[in-house]
Amino acid sequence: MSSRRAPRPAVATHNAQRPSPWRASRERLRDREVKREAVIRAAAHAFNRKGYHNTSLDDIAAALEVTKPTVYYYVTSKEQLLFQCFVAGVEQIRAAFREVKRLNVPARERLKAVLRHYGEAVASEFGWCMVRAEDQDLSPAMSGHIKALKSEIDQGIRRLIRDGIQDGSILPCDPKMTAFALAGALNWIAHWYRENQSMTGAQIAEVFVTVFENGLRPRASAAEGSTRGSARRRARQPAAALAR
Amino acid sequence: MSSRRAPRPAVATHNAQRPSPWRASRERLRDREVKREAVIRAAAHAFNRKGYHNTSLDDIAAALEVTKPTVYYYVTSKEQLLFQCFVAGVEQIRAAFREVKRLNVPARERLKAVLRHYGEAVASEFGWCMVRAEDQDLSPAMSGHIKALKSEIDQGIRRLIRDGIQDGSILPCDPKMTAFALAGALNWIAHWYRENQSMTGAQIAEVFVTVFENGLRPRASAAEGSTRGSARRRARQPAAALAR
DNA sequence: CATCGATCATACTGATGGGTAGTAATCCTA
DNA sequence: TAGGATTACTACCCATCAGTATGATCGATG
Repeated sequence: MSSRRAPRPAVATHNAQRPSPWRASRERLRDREVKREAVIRAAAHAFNRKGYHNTSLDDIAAALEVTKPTVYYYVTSKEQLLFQCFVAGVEQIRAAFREVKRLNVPARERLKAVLRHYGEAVASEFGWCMVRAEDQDLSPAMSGHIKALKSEIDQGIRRLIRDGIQDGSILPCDPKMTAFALAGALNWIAHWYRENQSMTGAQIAEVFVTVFENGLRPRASAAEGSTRGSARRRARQPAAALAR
Repeated sequence: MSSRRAPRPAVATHNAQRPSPWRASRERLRDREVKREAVIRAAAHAFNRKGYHNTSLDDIAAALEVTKPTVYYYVTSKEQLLFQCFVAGVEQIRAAFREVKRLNVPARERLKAVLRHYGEAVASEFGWCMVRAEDQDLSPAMSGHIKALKSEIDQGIRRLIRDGIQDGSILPCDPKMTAFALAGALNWIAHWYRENQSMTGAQIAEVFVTVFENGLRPRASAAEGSTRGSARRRARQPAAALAR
């Protein structure tokens, strides 16, 4: 009941995916910024796998094949590390909003584009930090920054929903609650998605967006896409499969 | 940067909502089960507010106006405490599935009923524990139990979706991904919902279910419910509101 | 080659918090 | 009211871990 944390790898095994810039060449590298980013990335990776509280700075240092003071040479605190990971993830979403502003299509299409990027970001390496970083783990100042960024995104989604209702491309609904539902479904991807799974983040986001768009209830208009004509077959019958 | 945890209340202030069974009467109470449940509930409340790792057993004991060894008299470890909270929450959802089995309506209606209860459970006091308890915080044994329970619920939702596609009450879709989307949106409620908010858990679940059912795209059939006739107004126009 | 500044490791501190040993108070029963 | 069982508290142990003091090492530069 004490050794639930995975034994820290003695020399960072199978980490070949992104080799440490330190051990890349035998000598120390000059590039401070490269190394700083490597620290952030290693932290995100570790948080992603073991959670914030179960990751020690020694773990992160070990993954980079350096020691803890070296990590502290590039960041000021563990908290700041988490914050940096968060920002890295959120920035992807903010970029999506900026990009979409230029599109000249109904708001529902713009919303879909944003949600696709959103899903990709959440499935990325920084997804965990974006989504599972809790206010309680951070100082009030950091927490405030994060809340502001999250709120910006939330408000952006709500606005797209409102615009969509305006231009008729989205069914009238409560923008706030609908934004919560959409963002929640996408955020949750970070809880179950692991890399080298069958689907990429983009593919998942695509499927989700389609579900949101169409809804569960079959549509009356038969001339819709290729949804296998004979829906509504056996409707209203007491389902046979229920008994078991 | 050290005192980010809220100062523990000296004598458990404003906890009148559910008074400690210890201090209820001046003498000790006999009822072991009542007190055990009070410990679980206090833990859930604390986890809910401050997170698992930021809650010490001293905190929980203080909330009950007892000391740490007293808490250990009723539970064997902090981990087990989290597990109990989890089970308490999940049981509500399992009950919903059992209840719904008796309904003789299309699968979409049964799914809706389950999701309503699901949303209520997630918005309840145990929502946090159900949803945010991470595998990494638990021993492999506990983690296994929890995964099994979660999987049972997941499979139940997928089955309802499949049944709905069968009986024509649900639009053909990928049951797995759709279940992830629905459960994710509802799970996320635990991240933002706080009690004494304007809406109850049931109301939120109701709104969410409606969104899922209808989808975002306006429906062609105008004879649907009371969705304010003139949707599709201004459709396909480059939205005027876009410029700003 | 001497020196300076940047970079990194060894070895520590201080605090937190899960968990426990031993004991005291209380209750129930006879 | 004696005495065992139950229930609770005081005081402690010890592992973990964020963060740091200090000094070694390396590369560049003159």
